[in-house]
Amino acid sequence: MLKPQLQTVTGEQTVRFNPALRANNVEPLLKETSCKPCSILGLCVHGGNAQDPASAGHLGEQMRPLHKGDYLFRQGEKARNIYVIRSGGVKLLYTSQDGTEQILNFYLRGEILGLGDIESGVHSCSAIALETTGACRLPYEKLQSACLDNPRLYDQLFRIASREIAYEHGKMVLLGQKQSEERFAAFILDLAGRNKKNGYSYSEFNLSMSRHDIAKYLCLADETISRMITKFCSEKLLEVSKRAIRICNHDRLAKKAGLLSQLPLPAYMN
Amino acid sequence: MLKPQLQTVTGEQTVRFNPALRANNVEPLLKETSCKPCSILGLCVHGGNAQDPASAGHLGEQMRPLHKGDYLFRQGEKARNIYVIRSGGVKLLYTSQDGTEQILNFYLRGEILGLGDIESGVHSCSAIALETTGACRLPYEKLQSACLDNPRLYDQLFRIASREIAYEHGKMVLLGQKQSEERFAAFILDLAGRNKKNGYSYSEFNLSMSRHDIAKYLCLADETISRMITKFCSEKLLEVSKRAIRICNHDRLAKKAGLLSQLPLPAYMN
DNA sequence: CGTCGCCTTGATGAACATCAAGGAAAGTGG
DNA sequence: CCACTTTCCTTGATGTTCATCAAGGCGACG
Repeated sequence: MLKPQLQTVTGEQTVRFNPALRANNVEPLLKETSCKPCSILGLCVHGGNAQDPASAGHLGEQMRPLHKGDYLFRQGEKARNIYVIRSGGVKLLYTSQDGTEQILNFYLRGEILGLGDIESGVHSCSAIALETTGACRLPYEKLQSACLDNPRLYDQLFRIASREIAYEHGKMVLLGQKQSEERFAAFILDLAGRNKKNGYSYSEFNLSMSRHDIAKYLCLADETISRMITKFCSEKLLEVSKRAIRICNHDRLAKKAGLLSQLPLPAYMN
Repeated sequence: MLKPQLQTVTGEQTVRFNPALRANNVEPLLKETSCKPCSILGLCVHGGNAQDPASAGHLGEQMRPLHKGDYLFRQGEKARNIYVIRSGGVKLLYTSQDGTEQILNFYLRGEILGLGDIESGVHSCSAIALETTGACRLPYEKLQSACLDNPRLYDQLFRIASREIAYEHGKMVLLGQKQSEERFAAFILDLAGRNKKNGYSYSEFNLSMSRHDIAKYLCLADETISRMITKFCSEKLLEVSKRAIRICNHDRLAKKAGLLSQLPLPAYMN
């Protein structure tokens, strides 16, 4: 059995620039000084193009750390910002009147959320910390004025939104066409890919979310997730101990996830 | 029984400016001359702000009419444009390796598609005309350079993307939480709202898509759609004859759709 | 008139939700 | 440190929704 890992996420560590990784991300644009707090993200990563006069100033505002269960924002509140996750992660939760929950997304270290609520001006979901989480708030208004000086920054922003739409499409296919086993397999692979993108292990990591969260994300019952885990373990695809996961057989897992189609489900293929 | 309507869509008709409608759309920005072909959309509707020096030139390119079943673009092709539907409508179809289909969205008169594929540069889905359809192609590259002169145009574009994300979230909740009856009811109401937005009747219109398409959109079987229609008709919620639909009892339909939550599923509430 | 596409209706079956019970770990308060 | 509760997870038994299978109707079109 696998013993739970201590995967401490050091929020302030220097992130080395990785060209291969960069190809999949939007290009960094803001200069190092301009948005130090969110030093992770494509949007405002360190080491941006120095000859680019992106004198955008200090756009972002680093927030005080959130603890597990804290709200980054709440469903129904006014939405004026986008957020960058610097460390930890959040779940995007929609709660309907009758109390049923759906998790629309998880946003982990280096990812951006809140794009979908800018146009309506209201948060349609809550964002809740999965663990201790550092985030950075970027008022859209400030971003706008920064973009007046530097329209290419808007291109960035649009591309991030574009990517999010593609991701949603992939998820829609996953939920619409695939059954529980394939959904869960794809989910694990997605997490693994995102973990790797952050410089961590692809095959071994800790889930930052509960089984319940996974279930609500994949539109399944909690029990179904449990059964999937048991099943995958007995099939030697995974080793799982509490929230620690090891992928034992990537190929068979990918086959289960049905990711062999020539056309990638956008965000599950990195 | 309802007799099928002849709802001819006159693509070139003058669209009167409606402030109430405008509030829900993005603001028009381009001047009348700049993008005449796509005279419908928020993005380039006639009557934009005249003092705005949006000398963007003729961005769009009107395409020759598509007939039912024609492709606007194909899954796997390079994606360099966004498209505006001037009349008619298309379905966005994802086909997986094993041949199963999923319809990710319908885009009707006045709506924009293709945003999600810009960042990856590849069309992850095909867009297929539901009926005779006029569309306008906007090369993203041209849009970009136009935006250099007029960054506010990028704001538009971003807001459209933002809205699309919100719409996807709503759909996700619909598919994840609701069962067949609620899905179908929400779908009908969504169509009704979009029909109204175009200046047509809210309560009486023609479906431009087949039962099969609806089924694939709502992630249900064709037969289930049939049964829903029969059921709703017998409950006096709808009158349906072939593809002609009349909404007889909006309130009860909305109740079935579960749209009473204080927080709107974004695009189903207009 | 026959064929085809599209739709409807009924019968059966499967996947997954729900219900129910219990275990293990972590926090809580004494 | 130990009872106690609570949370999270697992496992088994039953039930429900919807998919699938099968057949036939109806209009369109050649």
